[in-house]
Amino acid sequence: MPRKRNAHRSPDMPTLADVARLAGVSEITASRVVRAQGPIADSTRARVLTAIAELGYIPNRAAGTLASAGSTLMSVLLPSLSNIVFPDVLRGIHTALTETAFQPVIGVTDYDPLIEERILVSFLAWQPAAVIVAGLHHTPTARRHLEHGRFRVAELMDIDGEPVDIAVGMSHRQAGYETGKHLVQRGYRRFGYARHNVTTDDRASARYEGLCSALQEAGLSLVAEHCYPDASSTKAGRDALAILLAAHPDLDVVVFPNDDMAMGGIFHCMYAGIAVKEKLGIFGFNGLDIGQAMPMPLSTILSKRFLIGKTAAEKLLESRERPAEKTIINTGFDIIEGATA
Amino acid sequence: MPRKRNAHRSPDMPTLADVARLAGVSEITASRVVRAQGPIADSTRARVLTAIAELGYIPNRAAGTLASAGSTLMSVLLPSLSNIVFPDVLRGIHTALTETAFQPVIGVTDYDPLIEERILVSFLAWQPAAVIVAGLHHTPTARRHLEHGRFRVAELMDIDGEPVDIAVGMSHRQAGYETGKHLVQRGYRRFGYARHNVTTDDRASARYEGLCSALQEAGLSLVAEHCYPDASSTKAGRDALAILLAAHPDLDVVVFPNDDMAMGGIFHCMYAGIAVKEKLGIFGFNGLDIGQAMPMPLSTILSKRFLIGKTAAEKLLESRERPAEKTIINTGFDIIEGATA
DNA sequence: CTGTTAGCGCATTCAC
DNA sequence: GTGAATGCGCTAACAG
Repeated sequence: MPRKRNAHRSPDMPTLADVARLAGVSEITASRVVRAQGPIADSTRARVLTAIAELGYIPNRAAGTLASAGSTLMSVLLPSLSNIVFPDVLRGIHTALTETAFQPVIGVTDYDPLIEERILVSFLAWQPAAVIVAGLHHTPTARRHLEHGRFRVAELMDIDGEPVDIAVGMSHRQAGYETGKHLVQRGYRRFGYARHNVTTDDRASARYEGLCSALQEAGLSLVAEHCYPDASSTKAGRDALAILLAAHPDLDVVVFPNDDMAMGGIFHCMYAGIAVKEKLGIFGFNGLDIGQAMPMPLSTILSKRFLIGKTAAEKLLESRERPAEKTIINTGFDIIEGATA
Repeated sequence: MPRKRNAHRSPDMPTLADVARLAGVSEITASRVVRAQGPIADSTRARVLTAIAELGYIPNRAAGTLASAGSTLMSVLLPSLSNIVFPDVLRGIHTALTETAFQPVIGVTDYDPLIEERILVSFLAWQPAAVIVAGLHHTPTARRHLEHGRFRVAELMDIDGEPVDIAVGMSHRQAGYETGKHLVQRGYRRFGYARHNVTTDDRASARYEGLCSALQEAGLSLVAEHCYPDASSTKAGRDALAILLAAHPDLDVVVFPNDDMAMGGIFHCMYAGIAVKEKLGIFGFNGLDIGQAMPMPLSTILSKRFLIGKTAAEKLLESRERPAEKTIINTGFDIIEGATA
């Protein structure tokens, strides 16, 4: 005696077969209606749609994926969510995916390539249509998977390197360089730099290098730097600036790896009665709203996070097949003059 | 002649069958090794593991889900990612899920119950093991799905209501109430309130009501309120306060629906030369780091976003079956005295 | 501890 | 425009 169908699952989840039976058509016809694919007579479509509504049918994507060897998932691997930059990128991705059948699946790597690799593999188990990762630097294994998979790949934020498929972002090296040039031009000479401890944030490192090379071209170099022994935060910036100034009271400008820390720097100046800009220039990176809402808007660089996410997702949707040649999209950046440097 | 296996897919993706063949065992044995389930001889396990490594085998979760009627996905539906609150919740969820087989799938509802319903349905198509949503208020359809599905459900942030399965959060009504009591006790009498335009942010509304009822108990009421016609932001807070004060220069305290806007209020005071606290109290909500890093730390309420996310995910993992009785977990909140009220 | 059998729910292929 | 047959890759249920 054959075991009962659906023996080990809930009996009340209607399947395509139920829909087909109720509508008096074959499964494949019902399937075509669900997917809005292939020629269907209007009357047939109507009957199937009615049956779907009546049963409250929800298609089983696992079955669909298995049968068609391709899912509607887009894997998104981001270094962090605490840093508002990445939620912004995500919003961009979401915006591009609204009204499409695709759904993002998010993973957080904590800036650790090994974690990235681990999450990537677990995501690939879902046969994603596309994978979005941050940066161009991955473990060899991860890179191999990205190169050989049957899915599109977008590498975000950074364009200083060779992408697997598509890269969307800006040159962080250039941003650092332009920061240096801009500040030198404004008369600053004694530079300080306050970093934080995320050693694998390649973008911050690239900006740092760009800054140094701009200084070098001007016959200058960093007078002092301090590495805050913890993750980036406003408090980190505040404390780091206090320490920097204690050792080097003669600095005339301090560059921060991001706006959060730069805000902390400004808070220290407020606290210590230091005239920002006249006595000490403060420069950030990202162009967050909060910095621009201050009485003296933060001098910084506007990175286009939302645009990066949106552009990447849109590009990925253009074709399921990986094109022969790689694409690099430079979303650029803007210097925000502000009032703090 | 039978069609070639894998006719319509890439030929080079190894399957369990390949692993089993290479290891000289049956598919089910290989499957047991992959899932670390059931008794397996060490030597067998080793052979299978070797085969897996050699082939670079990645299990197909779509097939696994289909065969076992249950996925390892956890659907997470959040109102927004711009509001740092929700990334914090997500981090908590991620933390609880690390080292488990579960993966979060994120959707963003924009505070719109209809969008929530739409995304929920599309997520249910993946047979998630659990669903996390924000708040206790959903469309009737969404609520029906949540109630009748074969998955666990956690409703986050808010506990003022009847959950489907688990609720984790705090009473926002009470938070508003305590805010009012606290400020009255500190001598404030002429209250202003600066809201923003997200009408469906039930939590903010609940806090507003709690505040009003505390004032009423003290024989007071809001002197003025202003609704900023745009989404919440620091700039919104700054502008809203300017408008409020222009019409009501005699306010002695202004409550904001969140810290971002409260920071804007402080920036307006700095700009306009208003002595914060002595001349005008400023009170926020959330307890963001940046507010506490200011020279005068923001007076606010600490909501425990990370804890909410972490607790919810942990609870959901405790059992796959929905228990008979509903659970409500109150993570509470702390009043941060700060220096701005 | 290991294997055999029988599907999970859907989409592809080809025929009509 | 519609349908029948077939199998995607994996796992539940039992038997040994």
